[in-house]
Amino acid sequence: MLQPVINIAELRSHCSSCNLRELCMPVDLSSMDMQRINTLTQLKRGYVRGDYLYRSGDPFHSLYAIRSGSFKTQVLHEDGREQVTGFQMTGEIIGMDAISTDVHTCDAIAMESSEVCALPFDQLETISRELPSLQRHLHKIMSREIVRDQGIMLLLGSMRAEERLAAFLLNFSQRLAARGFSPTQFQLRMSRQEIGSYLGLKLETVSRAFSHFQEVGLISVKVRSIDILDLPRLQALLKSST
Amino acid sequence: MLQPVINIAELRSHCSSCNLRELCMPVDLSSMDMQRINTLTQLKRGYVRGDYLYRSGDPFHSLYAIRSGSFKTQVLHEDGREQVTGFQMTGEIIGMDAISTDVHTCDAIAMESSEVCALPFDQLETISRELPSLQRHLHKIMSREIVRDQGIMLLLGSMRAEERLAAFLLNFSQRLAARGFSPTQFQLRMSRQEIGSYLGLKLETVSRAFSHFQEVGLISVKVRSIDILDLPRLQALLKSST
DNA sequence: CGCCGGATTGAAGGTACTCAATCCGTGTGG
DNA sequence: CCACACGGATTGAGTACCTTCAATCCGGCG
Repeated sequence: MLQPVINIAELRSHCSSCNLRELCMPVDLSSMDMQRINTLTQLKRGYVRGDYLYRSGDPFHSLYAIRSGSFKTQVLHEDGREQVTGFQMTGEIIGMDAISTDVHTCDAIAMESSEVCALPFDQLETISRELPSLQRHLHKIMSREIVRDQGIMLLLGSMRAEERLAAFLLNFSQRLAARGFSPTQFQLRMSRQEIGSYLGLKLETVSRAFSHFQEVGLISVKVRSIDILDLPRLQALLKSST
Repeated sequence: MLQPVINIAELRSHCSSCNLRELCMPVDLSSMDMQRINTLTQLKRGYVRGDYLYRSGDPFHSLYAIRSGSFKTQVLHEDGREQVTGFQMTGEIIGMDAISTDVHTCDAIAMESSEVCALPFDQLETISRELPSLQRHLHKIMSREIVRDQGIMLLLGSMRAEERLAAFLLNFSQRLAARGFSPTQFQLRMSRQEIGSYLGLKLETVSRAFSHFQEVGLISVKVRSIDILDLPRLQALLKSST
């Protein structure tokens, strides 16, 4: 389960799929610096759908860079309600919620077979004290998470069901495109229930919205296979409150 | 409008109302270190209700520690819809959304007469490279913002109107108590419309929920004056989905 | 005094939820 | 190989909750 280190050349040349995409890609670091960051990471493989990367209440040691696969994060309410707060894919970093209290405040669960790189946070801090560009980038990553959350708040607070689903699909499309995949044809890794939890809707509502999008020719849906047929019109759905 | 610096002794002895409460309070810093942080801050006074501290699109230079008064932050949608993402009070730090792109992604607007301390972010980074405890604390502040946002996502995604309002009131109560004010009697600084935007509800719904809480003896409301009469029962509202 | 904006209250309507039946794809066992 | 069971997805009907629209109230200010 625990294996060390990643090849530097791979890191550089295959950034779009590498474990440190989000952490290192936009930063101008020397090879030696890369090596340092590299040696602190620990590859963890073998996560399958449903496995927990961490649970709410677990002590905090590391951030995790997703090297392959994808995860969801969810927060739990006392009465058992749960809210999916995000779907993270390859190259993204999770676990930043835990920095504030040294305890994880949400669950991270694998959506499919996945691998992650653990980044011990105190070592990350130590190195970033010596590398201003890494320091700044770490701050940017955390800030990006804040901005992302604000976008979801906007979605949950002021959009109707179909607008939420359109926003969800477009967000996915965009992130896949950034990774070199098709922005119009993709497989969803999550159930209607999970999408619903993320969007603040019931699974039936999500299903109906999918069906309706298909009826009007916006997308083609076959359960978890999505084909966006009319991207501009889907985008237009978001910009006009009708 | 621009005035430098804050008295150190005041910083130490009046932490609960000082400008750097959130930044410095839990950190163990020497007087000299405090002085350094101190000298980089710039006091800005004279904000009145409705004044913008920054706008979406403004270039990013500084975080802001609220020294007195309070602000709201809101994100805007293309079609004009707006979502209030938070109400910040004395001692809290805002502006972290802008780190990710060096541009502010939301508006910050004064809710009442207010003063802030600008904390130039690049200088903050410089100092925090030399002071690990400050560095860690800066990270904790950003992480806390992430956790806060996740809590709001839970609220917006899975709570009913009255539960949302109860959560809002209890959150206020708690933050006021932490500042030495009464946790049961306080003045709201925001309109029903603003509360509604924050909670993902229409102003009429907020008003009705207030009225209903009053009818059943949970609180006493006189427009913006709130008196929580039955704190335990208000808390219970949140823990059971009924 | 009368206006103004914010707050309250009422009635009607719509969106999303609940409950329930059915469908469909996958995997299992006869 | 097919029948069946299972979980997830779809679809329908009825309902609840919140919104919308509109009237009224209230406090502050010119």
